[in-house]
Amino acid sequence: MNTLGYVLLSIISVRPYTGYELVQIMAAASWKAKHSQVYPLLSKLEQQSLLTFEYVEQMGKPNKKIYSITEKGEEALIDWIKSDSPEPIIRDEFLMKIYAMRLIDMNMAKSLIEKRLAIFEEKVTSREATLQAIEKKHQEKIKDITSKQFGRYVFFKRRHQMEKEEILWCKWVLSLIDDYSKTKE
Amino acid sequence: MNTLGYVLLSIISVRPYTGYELVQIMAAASWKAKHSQVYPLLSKLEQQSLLTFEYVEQMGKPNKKIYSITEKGEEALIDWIKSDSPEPIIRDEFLMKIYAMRLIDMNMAKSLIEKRLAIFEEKVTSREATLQAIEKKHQEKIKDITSKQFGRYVFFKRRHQMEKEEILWCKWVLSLIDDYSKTKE
DNA sequence: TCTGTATATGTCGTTATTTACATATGTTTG
DNA sequence: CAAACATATGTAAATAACGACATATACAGA
Repeated sequence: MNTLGYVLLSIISVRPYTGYELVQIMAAASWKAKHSQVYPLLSKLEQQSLLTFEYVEQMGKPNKKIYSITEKGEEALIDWIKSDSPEPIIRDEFLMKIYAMRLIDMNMAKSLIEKRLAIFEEKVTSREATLQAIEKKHQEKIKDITSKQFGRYVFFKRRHQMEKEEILWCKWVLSLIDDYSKTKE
Repeated sequence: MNTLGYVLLSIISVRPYTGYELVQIMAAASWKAKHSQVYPLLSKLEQQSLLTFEYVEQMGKPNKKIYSITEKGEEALIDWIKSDSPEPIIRDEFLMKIYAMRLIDMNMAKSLIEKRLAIFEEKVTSREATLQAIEKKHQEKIKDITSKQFGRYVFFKRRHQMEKEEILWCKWVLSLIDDYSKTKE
């Protein structure tokens, strides 16, 4: 079994989801995976009896498969959780571009950073809505570390924190550019 | 040309490096790539005249190839920098495990988080050493956004910030676990 | 009315990435 | 004194991931 498989088990362990929903959740979690990778993997996990699915026929919408974790799946998941984790891999093209940012002109650089800032400000806004929804709906459960909401809550809290820091960093870099511009005047 | 190729160009644009060094820098940048991917790609970039290399024979150590960026390479790099950046992908297994953390016992969970905390505390320490070295060596240049040090400096500042936040988050989650334990007593 | 978007799942060919194999020498640590 | 680690580059096979193709329905907006 591969890592993505465990990631899927991890999410489904909280509650049943369709492949379509899983793709969206993973995108929100910054662990982006395309549906072309997710659907075949869900099938495979189902064949290995780590997942089961319920086929739901819908009207006006395409039919769907709602996947749930099995006991065997939960056991596999637990073993994975207990195992050593490799260090995170962050593929952030924007930040790598910053590394050689001097090569483009200052106004272009500023506008690229402002764009990044805007993207992350929107992320933070929608993240805060999600977090507040969890806090409202599960106010007691999120303090109960044994509840299904706990892991999800602290996970998205981390993402929220990260996004807020990105905004601060963008503003800091923009201020450095402005300071430099002033010395050149 | 693929993304990794541009990432290599970006780093080499600051100063010439060997493939071996690039693998290490990328690991420090959290954009991990294996040498088996880096070496063939450097060859390819050299064949495309985006890079050149100097073959340096060493005594007591294996010989090495020091790659420098060409004008054509810099032009390609600039085009990439100006292009839209996809959103960052973060493959963080530990955090995904947190999502289903309730499945393991509390002490195990605590020790996993403490381990994460220790790893990031070490990261922060070595990161601070690197940043202080840059600040000392290039004190004036890091405020000059046109200098080669600027991009590298603000890049690693972001990583540093991120790692410090990870530590705070770990401590927060540990405190939530402790609070919960107390209510159970 | 046409276009785009959301819902929903799937396959297939290509590309990216990892793991393992391969080699060579000096230094450090137990 | 042996084993592990650092330096340094490379290839080959296997796996993971992406982009494009494919299908079907409903709804919103231009």
